[in-house]
Amino acid sequence: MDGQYAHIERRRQGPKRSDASRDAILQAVRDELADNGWRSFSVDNVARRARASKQTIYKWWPSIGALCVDASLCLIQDRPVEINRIEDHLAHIIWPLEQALHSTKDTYVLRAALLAAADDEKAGEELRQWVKTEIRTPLRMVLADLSNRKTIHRDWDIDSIMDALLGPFWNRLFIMNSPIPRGFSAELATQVFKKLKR
Amino acid sequence: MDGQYAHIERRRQGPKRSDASRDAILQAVRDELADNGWRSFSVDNVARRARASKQTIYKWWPSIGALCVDASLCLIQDRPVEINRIEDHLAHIIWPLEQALHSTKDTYVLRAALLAAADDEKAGEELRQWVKTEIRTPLRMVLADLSNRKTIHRDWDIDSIMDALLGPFWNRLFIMNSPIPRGFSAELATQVFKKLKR
Amino acid sequence: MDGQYAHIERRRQGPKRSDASRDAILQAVRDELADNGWRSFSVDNVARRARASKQTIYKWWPSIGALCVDASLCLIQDRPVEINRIEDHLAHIIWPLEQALHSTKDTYVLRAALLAAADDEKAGEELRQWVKTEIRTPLRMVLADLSNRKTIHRDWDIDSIMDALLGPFWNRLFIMNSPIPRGFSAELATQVFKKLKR
Amino acid sequence: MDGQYAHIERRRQGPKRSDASRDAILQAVRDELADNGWRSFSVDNVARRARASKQTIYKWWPSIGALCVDASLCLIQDRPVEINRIEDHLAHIIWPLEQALHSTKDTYVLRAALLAAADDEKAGEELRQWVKTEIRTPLRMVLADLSNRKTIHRDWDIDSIMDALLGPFWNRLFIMNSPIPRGFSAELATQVFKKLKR
DNA sequence: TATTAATCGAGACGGTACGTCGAGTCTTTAC
DNA sequence: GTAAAGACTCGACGTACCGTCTCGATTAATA
Repeated sequence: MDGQYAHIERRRQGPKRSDASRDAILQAVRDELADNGWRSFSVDNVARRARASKQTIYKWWPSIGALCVDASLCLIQDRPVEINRIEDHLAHIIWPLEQALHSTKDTYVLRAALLAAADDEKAGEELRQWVKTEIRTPLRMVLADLSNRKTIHRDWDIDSIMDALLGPFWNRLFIMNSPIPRGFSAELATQVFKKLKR
Repeated sequence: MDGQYAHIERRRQGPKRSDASRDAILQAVRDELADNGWRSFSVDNVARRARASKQTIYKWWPSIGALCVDASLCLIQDRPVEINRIEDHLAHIIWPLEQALHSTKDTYVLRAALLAAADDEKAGEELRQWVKTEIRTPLRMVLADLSNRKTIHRDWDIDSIMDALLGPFWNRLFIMNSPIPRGFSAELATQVFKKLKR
Repeated sequence: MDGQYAHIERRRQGPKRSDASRDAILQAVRDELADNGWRSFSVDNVARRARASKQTIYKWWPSIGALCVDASLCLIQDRPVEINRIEDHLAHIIWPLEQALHSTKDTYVLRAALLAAADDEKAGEELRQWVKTEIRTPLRMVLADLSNRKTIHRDWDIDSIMDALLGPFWNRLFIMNSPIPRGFSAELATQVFKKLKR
Repeated sequence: MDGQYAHIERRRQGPKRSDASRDAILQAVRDELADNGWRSFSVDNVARRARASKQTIYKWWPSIGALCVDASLCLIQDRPVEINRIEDHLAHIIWPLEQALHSTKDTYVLRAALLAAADDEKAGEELRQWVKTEIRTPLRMVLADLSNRKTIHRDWDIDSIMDALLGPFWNRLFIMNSPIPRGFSAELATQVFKKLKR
């Protein structure tokens, strides 16, 4: 059971930060969130599971929520997507989110991490930073390119488009507790594209 | 300061449930959520503020999250809206949500209550029941009417439309922590209507 | 199980104190003390067991400890004892106490009641009143008679003699938690008598 | 000293038990018992007074009664006593108890602690262990010496003698709520000695 | 090579809150 | 008027975590 937490077999302890310890903590966070959710998440349990000291956790992360966000957002990894139509450029940006939410375990982890972020200022900043680099910036580039090529109107509002692309995920994840079907991101992208097409 | 909690000056309670106590608790929940948010929300503080016993709280509400949802959703009250265009029938349904989110205090309260619901099964059920009666059913009636009158296509999916109408609120409320501008719900309704128009 | 609490079959409820209710409460106190001891004794449990209202209990007894003493001391009933020797007159006074402490259940009840009395001023007064009428006064009469008949010295101190006759019971009951053997009171009486004999 | 098996006895990692905390708790227990008695004794109050955490109290003492016994029995300290007569050897053993009960404050504390012990199995064991080492064993040594020197009969029963020496204290402390006069232990010792003298 | 300093595990500590239980007060309803 | 039933406030229970701290062990960089 504990074997998955790699650093346990390690002997090194010294004046350099232990990557093994870091990895074990992040993995333990994900496992705890998947098993128990955000409500009964506790630093003590993470430390016990990772065979790490609470001190080590508090030393390297500014808040518990930030730790959760840090541990979880890596689940939304860049994934290859086939691009056949113009609107697939939009879909490509939110496709990793759909992918992550197809996994039940990852769904639990992400929901918990996003709740943590909504509850904790530092974690919120970390989340918004992620949104900026992973969603907003790529989205802006795609939209700028399309409008430059006169494929879409020029008067788009990036925040409204993000609302339209991301919001439906949150409505299912937080409010309705209903699953994300396959093709969800493609459908969203299509609708947004229709709205923008000249 | 405590004078606002009416039941304090009220005559002693009897063997039937005390409405005064109930109201004081719900008001205290709202005040606590507005003042301290969900993170540092505690039953002890609510009980202290409402001059109520924790036992009374636990007796009448199945979970803390459910108490928060119960206390908060009344903030999204039915409000009059001028109906000039066809799409205003859609806007009318989410207009109360926008209205509530124009108030900073109510925004805190609602965010906290929705977080509580996302974290707690019983509270989630209570929230979804509210969505069903306040959003889904009215929305279905409006859409059915419009499609009967051949104003919109007949092949609408109610869940996707709810995603499009509600999701943007959650993206600003939970994720981006950005304000809801005036006219937000009208804009959403317009976009959805365009998509559905034959 | 509940059948033993007589008042349950009763119908009369009116402007006279219900003896059936009183008896049911006293019996329930004894049963509770026997089953759960003084530590986890509670008025709620007594009321539930006796199918009585807490209000009735608080109405008729000045304190919970007093209720326990009231309920329990009747277990130390006057019992016949053969009187062959002069010292048996002393033994006769404490013999009912020994008798009660030969019963395991009654031992629990009495220990609990005496603890209650040690902890509660009103119950303590009730206990001391009982000691006065059941122990001190009879003892003084016996001793006065014996000293008048010049069987014992005249300079006895009633309190020290009570210490010598009762104290050993308490040492076994409260401190050592050891049993009271048969003949315990007779042995105590013999020793006291030896000390007093001229 | 650094033998090859040294690692077996290697000391535990981490902080050591705080003596300051321990002492503050024990003092707070004595103060609480003196001020409020056993009836309204509470762990919360002890923790508040000692500026200690309840967790710390529950960690180091098996039960609340045991904590009271632990905090209180040290009040019965060994005290010098002049030994002029043979029976003073007996008096010497219970003299510290009399001394403690001359102090009003210590009387409250000890009564409460002994009540706690009578009510709680673990505390009772702790008390009986104290009786064994502080009363029973010394008493046995004195009695054995006296009977070896043919000063007293050989057929003494140690438990009965303890009853005679300790019981009178309990009768005054728990039942009669009457004071312990000076010379009480000497008088008890004299009576017991008379009874044993050959 | 020995010393220093950063790091880690373990976990004790003062606190705050949890969810439950009981005390004692009060009100309603039934007889 | 008395009693059963039970809702209410208050406060304590024993447990769980939080975030801080200290202790002893380990190891890399410095002296």
